Amino acid sequence: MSKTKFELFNIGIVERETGIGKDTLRVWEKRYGFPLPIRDERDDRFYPAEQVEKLHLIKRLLDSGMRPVKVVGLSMEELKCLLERLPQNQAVPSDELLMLFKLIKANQANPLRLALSRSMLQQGLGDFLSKTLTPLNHLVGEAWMRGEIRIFEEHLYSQQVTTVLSAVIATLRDSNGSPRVLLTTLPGEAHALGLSMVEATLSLSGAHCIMLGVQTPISEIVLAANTQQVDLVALSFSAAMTPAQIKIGLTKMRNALPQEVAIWAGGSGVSRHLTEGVWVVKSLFELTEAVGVWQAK
Amino acid sequence: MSKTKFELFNIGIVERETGIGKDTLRVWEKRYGFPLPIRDERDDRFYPAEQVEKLHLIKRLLDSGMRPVKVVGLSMEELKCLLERLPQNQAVPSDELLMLFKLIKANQANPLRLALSRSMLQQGLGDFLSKTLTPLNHLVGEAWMRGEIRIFEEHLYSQQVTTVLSAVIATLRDSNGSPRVLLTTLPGEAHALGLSMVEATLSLSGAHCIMLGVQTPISEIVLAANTQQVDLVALSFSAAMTPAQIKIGLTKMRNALPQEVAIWAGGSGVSRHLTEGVWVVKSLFELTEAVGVWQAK
DNA sequence: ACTTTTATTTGTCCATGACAACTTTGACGA
DNA sequence: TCGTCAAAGTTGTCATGGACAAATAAAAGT
Repeated sequence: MSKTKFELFNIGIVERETGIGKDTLRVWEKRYGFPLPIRDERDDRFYPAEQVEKLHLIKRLLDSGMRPVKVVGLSMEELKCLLERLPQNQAVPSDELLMLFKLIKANQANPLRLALSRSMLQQGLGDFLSKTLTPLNHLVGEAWMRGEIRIFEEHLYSQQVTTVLSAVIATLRDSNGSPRVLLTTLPGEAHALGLSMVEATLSLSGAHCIMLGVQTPISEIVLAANTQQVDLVALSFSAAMTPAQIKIGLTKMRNALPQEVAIWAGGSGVSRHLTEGVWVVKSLFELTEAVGVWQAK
Repeated sequence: MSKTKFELFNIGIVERETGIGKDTLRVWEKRYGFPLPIRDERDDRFYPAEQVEKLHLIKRLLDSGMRPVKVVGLSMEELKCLLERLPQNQAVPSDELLMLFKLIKANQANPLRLALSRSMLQQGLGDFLSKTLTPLNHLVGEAWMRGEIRIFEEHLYSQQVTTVLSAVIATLRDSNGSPRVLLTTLPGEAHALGLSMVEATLSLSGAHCIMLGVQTPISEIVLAANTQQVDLVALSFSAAMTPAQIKIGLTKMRNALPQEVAIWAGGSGVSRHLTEGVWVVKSLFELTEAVGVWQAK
């Protein structure tokens, strides 16, 4: 039984699967000759699974700074070659990090969760977050960029970290804490892991966290900030959103929120950008310090 | 200081905020004369906040079965009038459900979480899931449709349920359980609550759950199913995805997975649709029964 | 070597048109 | 009055081709 006829994806599904917009897919086809889907009788595009797979690789290279003209249209071999040559983090990971990383690559979900918990209890939560989890995230992110880790392995990893963190956050919850912080991401940003790490850090510092989950519309964040009487709104951005989108979102947030509510933005996507009235948090350590300053005054 | 200039959204942001595609927004404008955004000097559409708000109401009406020609283009008053007339659930909610519902409407996150935990421990997990959480979800869903509950309130509610459930799931985790189940949603389906409820139900029945979180590409689900040696894949669908999208996704999944791996699909979005080789789970009770049957053989 | 100007790249937007899938309406006979 | 089936209308999504601002790279000037 041939399975090829089932491995065709129309442009809408490809957009959802790869995160590359329909317009972009069509314009790439015209400019670079890839992807070049087959057409049905109505001239609709149908992408074979191989091309979708290749689009995933291309997306990774673009996310790590390459330009479309250099990567769209290359062969599978050339793409893989490029992925392997991506700039590596110089710092040599500790033995513990390597051990955790191996568990991730081996898809050992339960041993991984145990190891994470053990690591957290040995180091304490603060050090675990900044000295283990943050570098491990980088390691995973880079490996993912190079194609050494599959999406589902990354999902599996996120899930175990989330499980471990949510257990510890539950024990730290303090409804009388200060400052009162609303945590969420803007529409389009689905990455929840960074948010959980921020919640853990803030909770550890004695803040009162109100977690809204991911993808809250801007107007709703404003409403929530009002009814929950928060002192600040914490937003997390991964590399999934473009700098332009982030900037627009932050500007809208700043203008929609009352002046006395602060906005703290963090995550890899927000690295060097700055918007008037929005404080960019560069690390969890900075975050802890800032909470201390806030509480002192 | 006028704030109007900051309350303009371009078509891309409106698509992300409302979940209504760009093509659809443009074609509505032509056909029904709404939304009618202002244009900048380059003829790009910019939607005022009021129109985005109205689009949210319209989306709700469409999701509850209305047709665009009847709702797109109505005035704010007419929309609200329609929302209030939506078919109510006939069953009278119990006092306990009403109490929980009031806490949700009052944005009392902590009291809500406590009440949920108490309810769970009093009833037992199974009854809590099917007799409290499921009807409460319906109540919240309907109230949301009628506009009585804001998006952020729904987020707040989801978050508390997730917190309560993840704590109990952690205590039930059994890596030797059977069947081995992979849990996730397809790309485009971001609702995680149903998935958590399924995980809780399966865990309670003694299954071994491997949670992948939401939005896993089809090819990755297949890979994960192979490496984790699962017996079945459980997929959850909310009303957010259209029946057509669900059908395509399920067909692709069925053809991509080996025959011996079963597919169980559940959630409000999947109600009466059926695909060859995919079992549609209609309730958590049915789910428990099915696991029992599986374990018996 | 550093700044400024020019050229190229790139994603997103626009208009218009088409059509399959779905829903409603209307005609017809039992 | 009711169910059935065909015709008519509705709706989301896809297509083409063109445009342009923002971002990036290349070139020129100091």
